Amino acid sequence: MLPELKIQPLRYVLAIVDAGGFHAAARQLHRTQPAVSMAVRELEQRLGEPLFEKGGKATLTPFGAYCLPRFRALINQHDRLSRELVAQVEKRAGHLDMAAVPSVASRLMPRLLGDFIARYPNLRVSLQDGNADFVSRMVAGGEVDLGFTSLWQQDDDLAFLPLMHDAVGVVCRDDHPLAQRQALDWRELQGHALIRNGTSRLLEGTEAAPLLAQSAFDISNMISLTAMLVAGVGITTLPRLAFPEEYARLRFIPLATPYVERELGLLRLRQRSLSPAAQAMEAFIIHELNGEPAAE
Amino acid sequence: MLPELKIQPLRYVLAIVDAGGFHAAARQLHRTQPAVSMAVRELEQRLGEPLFEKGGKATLTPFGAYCLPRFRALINQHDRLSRELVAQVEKRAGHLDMAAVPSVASRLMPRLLGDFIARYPNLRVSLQDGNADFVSRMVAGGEVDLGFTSLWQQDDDLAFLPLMHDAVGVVCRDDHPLAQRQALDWRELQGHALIRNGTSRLLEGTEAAPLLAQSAFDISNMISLTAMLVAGVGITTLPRLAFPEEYARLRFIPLATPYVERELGLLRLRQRSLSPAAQAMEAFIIHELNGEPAAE
DNA sequence: CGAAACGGTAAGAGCCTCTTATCATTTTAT
DNA sequence: ATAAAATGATAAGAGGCTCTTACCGTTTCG
Repeated sequence: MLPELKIQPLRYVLAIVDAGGFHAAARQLHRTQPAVSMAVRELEQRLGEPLFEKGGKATLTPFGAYCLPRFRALINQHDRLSRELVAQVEKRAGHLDMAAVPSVASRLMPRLLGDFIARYPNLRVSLQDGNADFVSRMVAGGEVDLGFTSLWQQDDDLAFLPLMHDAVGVVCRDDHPLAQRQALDWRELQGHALIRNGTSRLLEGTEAAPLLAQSAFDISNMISLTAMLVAGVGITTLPRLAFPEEYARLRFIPLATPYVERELGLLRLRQRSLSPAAQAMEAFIIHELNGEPAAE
Repeated sequence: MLPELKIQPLRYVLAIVDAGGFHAAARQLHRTQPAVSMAVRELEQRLGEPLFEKGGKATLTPFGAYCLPRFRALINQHDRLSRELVAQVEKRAGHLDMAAVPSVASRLMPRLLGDFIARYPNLRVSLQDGNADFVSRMVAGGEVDLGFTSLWQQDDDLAFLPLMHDAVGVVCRDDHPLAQRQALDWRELQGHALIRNGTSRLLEGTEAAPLLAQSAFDISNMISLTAMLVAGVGITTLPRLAFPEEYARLRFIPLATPYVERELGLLRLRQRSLSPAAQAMEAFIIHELNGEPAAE
């Protein structure tokens, strides 16, 4: 019914007009003159109306003149689109959404993001933080491209790529009896006021589990937690990375027995592939955290 | 450098998405499924990024989802353009500019234009009138597509297509001594006050030429001329078509000796071809004025 | 568990587009 | 004025692109 216009012959027409002839156009198009002539003739037949006058000269017919700006508009939109898509693929444009647990967001992401945008200056990154459950829900719901979190629970739709280990330790104020120790056994914590937090569940299923039962508080907010630690209300357990180093009076003592660690890594939807920008981020993070990706 | 996107594969992508699968899309496109698969794969390779997820299902990748509306936009512009150009060619859209001498404009064009727009309801026509010199200058300058005029002077750039003959006669008031005659010899006009007008030059080169010398007035404006004729100031010569029939007191008597006529016809640029709308008008006028075109 | 539907792959036919070679006509230069 | 150069058109053939037919492996659904 309606004719299918190919981009290339339209380009030929433009070239003929602005080069002022079929030969000149062919030269600038890296084609031979018959190729140009034939393509134009084919286009004219398809439209049912000549674009160029017959008499030897490369002059537009009125119909050709009418077509010219419209051809140019279509070609421009084509080229704009083509350029835009290539930019996306080559990571020179685009955006990605991430989510990370607070410790990662505050301790790892600043440097990573800084280096990332230095490498890909035109990519836009949006980062949200929340607990591991929040992160995995954001990933599972497709609201973010990537999550940087600890493994929360198995989910067949999610792929978790472990990148680093983060050992749990005890956090207390510098005047606490345990503050000067280099390592601790969980039994030494018995009798001390223990404040639970969101990461305390890491102790579940370990020999230190009984500690959880004895704790009087459960504080999920990090600001509140540190305030209570600084106030000397009690001690808590935290993974190393979650330990707020900027508080001078707080100490981190590794828990030697049992040795408990969380695994931090990248979380993504197993089914859906990543946008080019998200691919760049994934590869960048894997590379930066010195690593071949662990077996998935 | 930048990849050349062909319209067809983009259409395939759209069809796959809204038909919900490769097979269904192939059916609706009147293609086989491998054709669709291969075209999509080719497009993906050209872009350097998959559009559909690999796992059996016809699901868009994030990149594919990004592309989809843009593909649709490009296709829409293509189809809009294609439709528009076809409409032009098929005379369902477009416009044309004409010029005609006043007699043609007022006596022939009203009916012609009426019938023309009945036949081509969506074409826009603009008509200007002026003397033969004006008309030929408009045509020669490309300011109008067609002129309807009498042959003014030969011009190699202009093509004149004769369509009708218009015999010259004498115009006088109904109480003039010659008013009841059926035909006249030029010699009978001698001694009568003759008013020249723009068409009087038709007598030049004929045996009636001496009449021109004896005329006291030269009135080019038709309104003024008729006013003077009605006032009985004198008589004039006019081609039949230029005779203002709406003036009850004026009479037209054919000039039998010499028989003088002007040739009315279509004037156009010989080099430039006509726009589709102008082609329609030319063909329409030729057809309406009952004729095979006389030899050009 | 078999049948149907899904998408992918391989081989070949046919068409489309390009190149080479040639021509007729017009323009330019001597 | 005539030779030389440049213009666009045309014909034949090579090569590439895009289809179709035929087939495979996997998943989905009675």
